Amino acid sequence: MPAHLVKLQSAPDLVERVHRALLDAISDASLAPGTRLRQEEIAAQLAVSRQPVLQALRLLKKDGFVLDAPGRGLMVAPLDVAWMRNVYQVRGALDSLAARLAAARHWRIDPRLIEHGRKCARGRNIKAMIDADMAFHNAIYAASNNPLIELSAQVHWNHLRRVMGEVLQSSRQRSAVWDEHETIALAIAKGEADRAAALIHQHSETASDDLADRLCQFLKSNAGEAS
Amino acid sequence: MPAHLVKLQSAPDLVERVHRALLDAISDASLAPGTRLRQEEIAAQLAVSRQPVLQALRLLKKDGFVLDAPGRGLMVAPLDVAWMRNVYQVRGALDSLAARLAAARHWRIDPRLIEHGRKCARGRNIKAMIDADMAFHNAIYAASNNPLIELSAQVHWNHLRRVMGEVLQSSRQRSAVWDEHETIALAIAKGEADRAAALIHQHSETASDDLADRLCQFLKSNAGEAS
DNA sequence: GAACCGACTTCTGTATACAGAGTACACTGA
DNA sequence: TCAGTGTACTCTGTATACAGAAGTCGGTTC
Repeated sequence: MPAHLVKLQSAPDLVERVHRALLDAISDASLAPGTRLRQEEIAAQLAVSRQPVLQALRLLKKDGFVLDAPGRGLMVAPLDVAWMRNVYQVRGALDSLAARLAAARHWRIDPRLIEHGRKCARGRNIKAMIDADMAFHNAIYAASNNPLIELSAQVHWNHLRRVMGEVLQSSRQRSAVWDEHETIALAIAKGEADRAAALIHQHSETASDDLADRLCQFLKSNAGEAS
Repeated sequence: MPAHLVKLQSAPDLVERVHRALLDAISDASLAPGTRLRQEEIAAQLAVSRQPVLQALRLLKKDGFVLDAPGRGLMVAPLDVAWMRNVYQVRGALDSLAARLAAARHWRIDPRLIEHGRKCARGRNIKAMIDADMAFHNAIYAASNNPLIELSAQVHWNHLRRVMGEVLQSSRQRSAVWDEHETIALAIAKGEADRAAALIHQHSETASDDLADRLCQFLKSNAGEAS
């Protein structure tokens, strides 16, 4: 009788939800870098006990989103150019690998992703732009048939999301990005593994340099006004 | 006055220690794959309460060392060829990146690592062999000047350590491995980034194929005797 | 007036207590 | 004998309680 009952994925527990809530807040900067985090405060805001908060914070700490504050407790990790470059390097390596594997399978990335990305690039919604960007890259990870890549990359993307959200206030010529994306997708579909890997690597480096510049300026101007 | 007082790293808390203990036990297979994990049992063995155990297990789960058991609770993740290949792919990408960066700095890997590795390869101590192997690769990560690489790779190494420990009972010609290591170190020192990256990538693929074969056989023979 | 010492406050980490979910087993009826 | 149902038990996740560490502030002394 039970034809196709979708197995209901176990409801995410409180730790999961707190983790998600905090990660979102940190990623979109509604929890500003440097903010001191008190368990009790967070627990009260989310209407849970300190226990799940404690665990969620530990997970975030493991991924580098929160750091030990000098004095006591934890703080939201400040934005840091060197760290950002490190993240980009690793993500670039993962992207190259994923592109290579996807190309080996001649995977055809859904062209609607690119279409949608272009549309977002023309708009003014920063979050939508970032989401479209992530969606494209996630499609490559999925195409690689190695779930571990997506898992690792997801963490890195959240780090980058923070920087992007803070810095990409002025929408520069994002359409260039989507030209690159299209070229990459084409190379993958054609099975040109080396070329796809090289392209996406280049793509990542360009983005890294660009973002690093902007972040530098952002931090500098912020340091000025903070004094 | 305080010339060079080493910063005393904050004493690891219980969660940290439990995490370490479990990870070690899983990695060296004293906790066999498939073993069901009960919080209370672990807590009793380590003479702590369930709380730190709970948190440690969550961390392990995040890294894929333990899985949700079908019925209830958690179990040590079983060894799995596909998973192992995925891990190797990602680690290979990280190794290539690290080698490339290290080469850009013309880093000279401590030759004693290789020397020591060769000595271990001649011996019969599997654990020492694996440790020497890890030490060499860790040196490259450190030479890359990107701490994120080492951080990610560490997790992968623990996965591989499990497989190696289970499978490398017969010490095959491990000296070949150290010839490769030596070549890689040389390329890095000479600053040949592309070559170093290619070499270590090849090195990783060879190891992956070899280990996958052995794991396959191991699992097959084990399935036989388990029936 | 400045520096040092001590008590108070605050916050974290660990232990214990509690409630809910899910399984296993036994009992009943066909 | 087997299927089905109900109950009891086990184990997890969450809340609360407790103890210790570390910072802050005020008082005292030089």
